[in-house]
Amino acid sequence: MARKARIYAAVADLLQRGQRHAWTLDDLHAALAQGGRRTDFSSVFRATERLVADGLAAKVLDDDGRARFELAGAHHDHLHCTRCGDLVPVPCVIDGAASAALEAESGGAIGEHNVIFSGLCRGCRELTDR
Amino acid sequence: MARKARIYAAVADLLQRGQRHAWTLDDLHAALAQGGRRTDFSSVFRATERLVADGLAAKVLDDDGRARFELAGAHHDHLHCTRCGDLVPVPCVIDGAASAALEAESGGAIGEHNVIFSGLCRGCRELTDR
DNA sequence: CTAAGTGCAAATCATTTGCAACCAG
DNA sequence: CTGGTTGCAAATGATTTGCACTTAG
Repeated sequence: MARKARIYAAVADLLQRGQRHAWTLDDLHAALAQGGRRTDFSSVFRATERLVADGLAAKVLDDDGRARFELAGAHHDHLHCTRCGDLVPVPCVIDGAASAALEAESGGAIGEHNVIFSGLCRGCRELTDR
Repeated sequence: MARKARIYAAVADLLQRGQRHAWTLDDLHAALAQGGRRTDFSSVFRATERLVADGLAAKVLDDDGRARFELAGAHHDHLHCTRCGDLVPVPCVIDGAASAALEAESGGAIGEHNVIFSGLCRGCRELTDR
């Protein structure tokens, strides 16, 4: 991993800092601009593309039509907050037994899964609850 | 539900016949063309839009970037076959207890969920298994 | 120098929307 | 007639790609 790729490194750094869990290309682009690094969507796009290929990041397809990128790591699922739009991580609720049961029932072969709950994140829930 | 909307009725009919479980706009458009009904994407789009609004159809966001439409009915999740691309229904594995546990752990409020497994559907698995 | 990395502009893809022509009631 | 439907074309929104220009090594 040569240190040449400025954008690549900058994006990796953003993901690592974890100021936010899942980033859209927009989020990343904006954060880079914030940090004084003027750049282009295509560059950010290619950086995330390589990060994913290198196994450092994961791409999550949210149901609002925009992809999010997060640091690769332990598997977990997500909660899409319908109020603030954030995609927050939640522990995975699908265990091997469930997959096995589904394989048996469906006759298919099941690998990955992508689970997106929709609701309110902790912060927004507290705002609403009151 | 007036009988005026030709496309609307034609699309509803396709969904009802269940020749396929989940249809992309492309699928529907192509099937209509097959059936001799020349039409436009926008019309198919508006038909599905209304079917969903009328509660007759459900829109499912697959992770290949295209939305699928299916007959509204009992809740279930899906398996995206990575070989044939089909989105087949599988029973839901997330029960109330799981949701409740997640709410407790995350501090959020959880409503719906969208689960897409990826793997092979029965047919493709059999082709591969051998 | 030399290829990898960038920025800008243009191309895709999958919808969505504006509008004028159409058609069932 | 008349308003709900359609088809066609153009607009969107989010990527993706083509290319010439930079720049680190």
